Amino acid sequence: MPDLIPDPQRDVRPTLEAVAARAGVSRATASRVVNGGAGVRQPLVDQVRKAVDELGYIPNHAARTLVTRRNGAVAVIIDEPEFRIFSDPFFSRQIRGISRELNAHDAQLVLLLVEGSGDFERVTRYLAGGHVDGVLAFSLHTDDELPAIIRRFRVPTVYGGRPERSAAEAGDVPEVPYVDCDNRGGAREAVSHLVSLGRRRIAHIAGPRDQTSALDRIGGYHDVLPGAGRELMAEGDFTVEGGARAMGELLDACPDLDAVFVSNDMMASGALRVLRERGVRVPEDVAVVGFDDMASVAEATEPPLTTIRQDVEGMGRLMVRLLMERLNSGTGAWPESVVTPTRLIRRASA
Amino acid sequence: MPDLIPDPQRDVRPTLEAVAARAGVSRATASRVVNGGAGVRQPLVDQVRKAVDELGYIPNHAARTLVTRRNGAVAVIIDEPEFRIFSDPFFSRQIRGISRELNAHDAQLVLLLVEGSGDFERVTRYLAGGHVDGVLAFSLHTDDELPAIIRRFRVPTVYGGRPERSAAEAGDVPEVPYVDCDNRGGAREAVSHLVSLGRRRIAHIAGPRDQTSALDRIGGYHDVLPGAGRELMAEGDFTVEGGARAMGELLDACPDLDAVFVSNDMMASGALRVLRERGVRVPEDVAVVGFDDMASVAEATEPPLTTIRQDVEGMGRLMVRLLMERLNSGTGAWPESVVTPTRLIRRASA
DNA sequence: CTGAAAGCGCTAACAC
DNA sequence: GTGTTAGCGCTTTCAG
Repeated sequence: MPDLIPDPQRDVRPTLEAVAARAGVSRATASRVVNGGAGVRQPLVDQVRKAVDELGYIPNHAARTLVTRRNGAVAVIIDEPEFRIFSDPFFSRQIRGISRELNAHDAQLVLLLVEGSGDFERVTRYLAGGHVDGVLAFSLHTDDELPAIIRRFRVPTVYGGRPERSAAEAGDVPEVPYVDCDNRGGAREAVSHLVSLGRRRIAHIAGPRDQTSALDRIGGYHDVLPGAGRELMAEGDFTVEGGARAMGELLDACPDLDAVFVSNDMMASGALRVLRERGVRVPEDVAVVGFDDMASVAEATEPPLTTIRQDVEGMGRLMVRLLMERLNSGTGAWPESVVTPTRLIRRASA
Repeated sequence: MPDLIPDPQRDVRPTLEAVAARAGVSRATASRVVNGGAGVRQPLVDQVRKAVDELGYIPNHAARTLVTRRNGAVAVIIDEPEFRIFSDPFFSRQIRGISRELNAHDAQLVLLLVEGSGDFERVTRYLAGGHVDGVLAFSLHTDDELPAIIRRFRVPTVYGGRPERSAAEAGDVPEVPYVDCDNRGGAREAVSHLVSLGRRRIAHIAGPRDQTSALDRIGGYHDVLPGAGRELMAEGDFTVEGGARAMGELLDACPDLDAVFVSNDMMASGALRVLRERGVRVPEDVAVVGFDDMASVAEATEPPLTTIRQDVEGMGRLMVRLLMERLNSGTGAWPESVVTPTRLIRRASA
């Protein structure tokens, strides 16, 4: 006879009650042991542990959450137009770091991908439902509704990347901490390197102006080259194609440029293609420096790309640590934001 | 006075009880309405709906799970050595599709990244804990422990990519359904295209033999070219570098080759680089066809890559649909596996 | 069709 | 230290 009982395994799972009975203690004691065993005499601890093993007991998460109001889960929210998430290894790495650190804290990663405005309602409902203990949010654009939602529901949050500080946020609400790399410093490093190479006409291909990373990198460029003319600046959208287009514009506007600092590696890869197509030698005629050091991109370009490395995975881990700090500090005090250092990686392009 | 009350918002969330009271009905009726309202008279339905709105009621997931034993969550398990997940846009796209479809089903995506053997214990505990209703698993290698775990705990599962059917699985256990693209057919299409171009010495750069996709693509290559010699075959690891290395070997082993079918776009990109370095013209001297059609790679290569497109996002959605089918069929019957079609995308490389 | 009541499995006061 | 006892918020028989 085939089993008509649905999911037999599932119904057979032992409860704390069973563990307690087997160990000859009360449910309360069993619970204490399962949760660390503080304040329970050693012999009893051992008995309970044994019973747990023998029964293969696994705590029921839902029951625990119901009473503790802790979910043991963190939401990672990524709001990004398709074209970037589809093609940028950046997210994979960041998430890898987050996943690792979350595992270390025994917390689950709930992935929330936001695409259109319609999605915000769903996310709002989810956060409002208190299904997660905290939130890690990425790629905030100036016009995002997310920060407002997060503030409204007071969900403990850490941002990935410095968020645009909106007017609404300027009030009495405590600032949400973020983790970001030193975009401005990294950009300075890149441009200084180009200067030290003797380059005089150094252009910049910037990223979209609604992202603070792009803005900060522009800032670094201007820190080193305060007098750079407008004709030396073009804007891309962080994609390969965008970089190619921007490079074309730049070449048309000032044919005498001898270096380009590109705001990310993807765009740099597009820029290199255009330079090659136009017969411009890299680095002889034009030196190129990127940003990110995405190995899959920077090492694969022709020539390999000199770029600014940021520790994306480390930043992911850091985000989790900050969040956990906040969650575990009974006070609800916010930890400080963290800016991680960058580093110039020399390859052949500059 | 600063609020010492932790998370005030969270403690203020209205319960079903409150909704019922406000609507002047019992908790049971309120529950029925919240869950669809079947078998409740219209006026009462309206009253309850109104109360829900006014109070901003959101069901407590944990409480619901506790009694229904349904989590409304699905785990996505990815077991992959770092080097691939770090650099392959493939996963981002697959996950995007899954996320979309999961949203449509009001289910959450719990991401489980598995790295070493040590991680399996954690994953096992998680699955055994019944924290998710089902599992979507990827990148199964022949030696993975995951299939065994999944079988042991009878977690409803759908695989991404045809799994290697191990001996242990050959028993009475029902086969786990999978979603995969027509790797073999796609490979045939690629090679046939090369043949139709008049190429006579067509080589193949294969992927790692512990992945069925690589195996199936080799199969397709041999379907069209049953007599192809061993010297025409090299193996890479699906990375850019691996593709470059394999291309080098191939060129050394048979300098007269006039075409290469490469098992994925990343490797093809590496192969193209080596061809360029050695002064071999593409497609004049050697025509190249890839597999995957990852836009960020295939469109960025020099020359742009002719390749086989697979609908990665669609496959992700399909996986969710199959899983939901299984979850909602009271019978526990397994749906059939699905193989999706591929398509040749012509660019400049062949 | 609706309400009363019995838990789901666990933790946390509160007694002993 | 350890056990007893209330629930956490919800669904679901079972009466009416």
